[in-house]
Parts: sequence; C-alpha cells; structure tokens
Amino acid sequence: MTIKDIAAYCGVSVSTVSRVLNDHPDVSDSVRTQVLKAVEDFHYVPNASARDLVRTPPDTIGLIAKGIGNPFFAPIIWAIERTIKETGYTLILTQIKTDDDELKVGAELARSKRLKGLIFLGGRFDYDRDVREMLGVPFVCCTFTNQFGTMAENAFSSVSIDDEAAAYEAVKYLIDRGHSKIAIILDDKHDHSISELRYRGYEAALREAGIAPDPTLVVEIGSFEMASAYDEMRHLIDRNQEFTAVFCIADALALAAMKALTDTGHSLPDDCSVIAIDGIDFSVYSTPALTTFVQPKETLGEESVRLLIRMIEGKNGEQMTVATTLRSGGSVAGARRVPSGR
Amino acid sequence: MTIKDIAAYCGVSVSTVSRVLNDHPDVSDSVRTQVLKAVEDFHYVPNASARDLVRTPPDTIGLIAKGIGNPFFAPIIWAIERTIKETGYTLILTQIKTDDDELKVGAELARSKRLKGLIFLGGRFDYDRDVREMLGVPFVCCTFTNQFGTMAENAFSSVSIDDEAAAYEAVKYLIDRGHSKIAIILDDKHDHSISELRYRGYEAALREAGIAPDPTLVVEIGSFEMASAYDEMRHLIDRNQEFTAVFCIADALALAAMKALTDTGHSLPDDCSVIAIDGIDFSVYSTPALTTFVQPKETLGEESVRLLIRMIEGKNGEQMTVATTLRSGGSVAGARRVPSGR
DNA sequence: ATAAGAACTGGAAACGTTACCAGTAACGTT
DNA sequence: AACGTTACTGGTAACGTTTCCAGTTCTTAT
Repeated sequence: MTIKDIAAYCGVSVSTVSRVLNDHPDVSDSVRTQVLKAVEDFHYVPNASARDLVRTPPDTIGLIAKGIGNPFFAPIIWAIERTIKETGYTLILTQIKTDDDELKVGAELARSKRLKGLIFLGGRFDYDRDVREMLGVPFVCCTFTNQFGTMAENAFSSVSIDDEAAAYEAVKYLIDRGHSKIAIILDDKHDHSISELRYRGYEAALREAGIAPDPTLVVEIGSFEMASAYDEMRHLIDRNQEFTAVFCIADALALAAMKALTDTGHSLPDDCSVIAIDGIDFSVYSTPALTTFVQPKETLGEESVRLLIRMIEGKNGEQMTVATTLRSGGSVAGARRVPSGR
Repeated sequence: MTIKDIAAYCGVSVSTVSRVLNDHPDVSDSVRTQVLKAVEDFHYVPNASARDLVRTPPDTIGLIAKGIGNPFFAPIIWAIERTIKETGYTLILTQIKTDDDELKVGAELARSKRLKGLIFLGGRFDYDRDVREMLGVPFVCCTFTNQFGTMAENAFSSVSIDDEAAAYEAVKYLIDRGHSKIAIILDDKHDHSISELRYRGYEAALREAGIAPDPTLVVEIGSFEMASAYDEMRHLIDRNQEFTAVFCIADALALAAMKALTDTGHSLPDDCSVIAIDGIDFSVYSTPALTTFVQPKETLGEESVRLLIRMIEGKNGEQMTVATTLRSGGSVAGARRVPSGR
C-alpha cells in the first residue's frame, strides 16, 4: 500500500495525494475528503524512510541513555521528551548498556538518521578532542561533564551538578554532626565517572576536617547494583569495622546499604547514619526516609535541550552547573560512641 | 557526505562502495581497504532512510511501552531486547504515556516503519475485533491479555500472569493467616485494566472465605503514583478504619503504603500486614522486605518475542499464562486483635 | 471580451541507497 | 587459438516520497 495505490484508487495523481497528506493548500475539498477517506479505509500510512529521504529532515535530536528503567533517569527522560516536543523538534530514544560506548552509538545514529544534535544521559567523563568531529553534530552531556577529557569547553555543552561539591557537602553534613568514621559506597574509585568525582568530594571533606581517609572504609562494588551494595555492606559490617555513618554515591545503593544495616540489627539512624546523592522517589518511602542531595531532574532535562538547541543554532557550547537541594529524611543522626560492630 | 562522494573520492563507482559497505565479495582488496579508509576518514555512515527504502526491510519489531522508567518494566524490556537481538530481528522502542493510545501509536509505527510485528508492554484489556486489521501486523500483549475485549483468541498473542488468580492467592495468603479486615490499594476498580482484574481476585478470595467485601477498605488512587498511594493510605488510617492487612496491586504502591503505616506509628508487620504483586528490586530492600508475588520478568519478555515470531511465521496467536512465585519478605504476620487505628 | 490572477492538478526530478545486469580483464583449459 | 571461468567493476533501475514547474480551468476585474 503506497501513495500510488491511493492515487490510483482515487483517480488522482500522487502529487495530489501527497498534498492532502501534508496539509498543503491548493487541493479541492471534494478531492481532499475523498483521499482522506481512502487513506482511512486502507489504513495507509506514508513510508517513513521514503519521506525522510526526500524532505528536509525533520529536526530530530537523539537521546542516548545509559539504561532506561533507572528510576533516577526516568523523570529526566520525560522532561527531555516534553521540552523537545515543545520546541518543535522530534526525539529518537536509544538505550544502551552501561558498558556500551555511547560515542560509537551516537556517531552512527547522528549520521545515519541525520540528527541535528545528541544528548547523552549518563556517560563517561573523558571525551577526547576528536569526539566533536567524530560525532559531527553538537551534543550535550546530561548529568555529567567532561572533567577528565581534553575537549575544548566550547565544543560541547553539559548540564550537571557539581558532583565533587555535592559529595563534599554530603560528607561535611555528616562531619558537622560529629561523625568521623565515615564509610563510602561507590562503583569504582578510578573509573573516570561520577564515582571518582564523588569520591574526591568525600576525601576532600575528610581531609578538610583533619580526618585521614581510611581505605578500609571505602567500599567499591563492581557493578552498580543494589545486590552488590547490600553484599558489600554486609561484608563491611562483618569485618567489625568501626564507622558511624555511610555516604553512598547514589540513592539506590543507599537503600540497599540501609537494608544491610537493619538486617544486622542496627537501628537507623542511631547506630549508623546514611546519606546519599540523587533523590529518587523510592528513597522518600524508606524507613527512615533517606537524607539525600536531590538533583533537579526537571531542570537537568530542560536545560539539556535548551543548550543543545542553542548550539544547533550556532552558539558555542557551555557548561552549566545546577544546584542540588538537601532533602532531609531521617537517616542521619549525630554520632554516638562505639556505634558500629554488631 | 553520501556514497557518491566516497565513490568519487576513491575514483570508483557507487556500486563498488556499496559492495564494500555491505561486505559483498567481488571487490579487490586494494579497493576495499581504500574505500574503508575513506569511509573512516570522512566518518561516513550510510543514510538509514535510503537504505531502508530500497532493501528488503530488516526484520524489525516494535516495542511500545507504557512508561519506561518503571522499575517493573525495565528487566522485561532488557529481556525483550536481548531475545530480539538473538533471533536476528531488530528492535525499535517507543515509550508512551499511560493515557496515550498504544493502538494508534502502534498502527502508525507498524506501517510507517514497515514493522514485522508489535509488542505492547502494559496496555488496555479491551481491544476490539478490528484491532488486528487496524494494526496490520501480528502483535503480542506483554503483561496483559484481552480479558474485556472482543478479539478472537487466535488473532493475537499474549503473555501474562493470571492477574485475578494472583490477587486471589495474595489475599488468600492473608486470610489463611487470620486476616479478615483486608484493605486494597488500586488504581481504579473499573478501568478495564490490571487494577480491575486484581480487584476481582481480591473480592473472590474474600467471598470464598465468607467475608463481605467492605467498600470503605477499597482505596482507589487516581493515578499510579507512590505519592497518591501514600496519601490515600494516610487517609484510610486517619479514618480510624479497622483493618489488619493491606493488599496492594503493585509493589511500588505497597512501599508507599508501608511508609504511611510506619509514619503513623504502626509497626510492621505486627500492626498491619502488607502484600503485593509484581516483585521489583526495591521491594527486597524495604524493611520489612515486602512479601509479594513475583512476576517472571525474564520469561515474560522472552516468551513475548517467541510468540510474536511464531505469529510472524504464520502460526496462530496464543494466550500464555505464566506463574508467579511468592517471595516472602517479612511484611506479613498473623492477624491480631484491634490492630489498626492510631 | 479579455487579461490577469487564483485555484487546482499532473508530470517528473530528486533524495541516497541497493541489486541486478552487463561488461572487461586476466587466467587457465582444451 | 579459441573458449569458458573467475574476479572484479560500472551503469542504472528501482524503492516511496516530496516538491518544483508547468499546465489547465475558473474567477474576477477591467
């Protein structure tokens, strides 16, 4: 079923059918309704490939997300989607696994779909100088920036929190309440990603307070999974290590860690305080609710789109930092004496 | 940058370039490497539209998900993605809002992208007779089936749990432990969706046990959101209604309800038992862990693809029911006397 | 009554690719 | 020496649209 079939059936030319399909003027009402009816009857829908091939491509933006289904990303994705629609662009969404290379996927997508721009949601922090040329279109990093890379500042845009500062704040929040034995749960200390930055903030806060970072309190879980966080937390507890608080680099990990603590008979927050960064819905409903530095997800999404469009319009890229807001649950208390162990 | 440019640059014909691009034989090594180099240098990627237009379309399957970012859907989506890839098909993923019409989106997508089949993840239960013709391609309903519709059984496939039975089991599980004042939290009792079916199971279990369903214990939240579940649960508690257990039609709602209970000074599970259906990761890490009937998400995804491909190959549609498994957390206890109120 | 425009319509080129069909050159076989 | 293979290559028709250009008819103003 092609436009030709419709045209033949209605006894008009393809041009005419195309015109009614695209709401062009210059077609008589009688023909218009007749064609519309045929289209309806035959469930005809224009072939997207042919259409895209010939017309100036609709302004489309690609969104490459490292794992949708992540409750932290979900609201960001919706915000991006909404904003893109509002600005008249269209969106094409691709999800990739954590260890897939977003740049490769992005480069392919951008060229094969003639994208106007790309948004990376979650990604590495070490893009090289040639990335911009490799992608061929402007792009923005959402929730992260290029802290470890060599790209020129104006070659791309980014919207993110200051991860190091947020981690610093979180740990300082604990220190201010008397904690000094503070464990951290993270992905990997040296992976050039969020994990590393938040680790730096952790370390900075400790050092500033004159506390020597204790490597035995650094819990590196291999993969970002609640189960790993739970297991590693259990190990830490089993080791009878002394600590009065835990800083988790993500809410999801914190929830798992809290469970490990309560499962081992600790009561929260008195036996151990927990703090995190991200702010997902679920952490509002834990008991105690998780104290966490909430990322402004709407803003992250909206600004990503805005900055991308600015670049598409020829402006230079810019790095934008958005603020987190503290959401106090009840998971942090003042430090007590010998609080850990079993 | 088109294939012509590459051809011209290399001093060969477009046919030749096309051949190396598609790994056809019959092209000399020298030319091949030269072309490959040019492709690399210019970051050339074939235009997807043109390619799709002319070649027998790659076998693609569309997945239309009602809200990605739903932690329950995420593992299903991954399973679908993996299985589709394994079978040599390619996937195109679209997310829609809860109140968007999946059929309309599906019909458009199927024809404009020449899909071989569709998978609906989450959706209505009342597809009419004409849906099959409207879509034009075989389709399968994942996580739901057509309980309220008029479609012929062999016109489509579905993979789902028996929602009514699962709800029945869950409520019976409570009744068996002495509960009789059992509240239910659901979306809507008459929305022709999962909510309605699970409500039926709830009612059936009560009636079978000789308990008259108490309308004041039926909590309908307008939209599927944790905040609503929390608020409505608070209202129920405030009304000083007597109940010893709550059945939630989804894990996420249960977690919110549990929070409402603990926030009002109830201790779980002694003051109130909570049970649900779905089985998401987060509900393992609540305290107490949620007792829930877990849906086999991997199976749901895999079988959806399998059944769809069978249909694409000309077989009739079939309805498949998969079993849930009880995951006991600690959120259910035996009933006590006067357990609710404040 | 005629010119000028408006309203409508069809023909055909173009979009970037693939795949078929021919064609050439080199190389063994008979 | 003629022939059939094999290895490679180029030309070109399609794929299903949109859009430009050129009509044709119909109004309307002169």
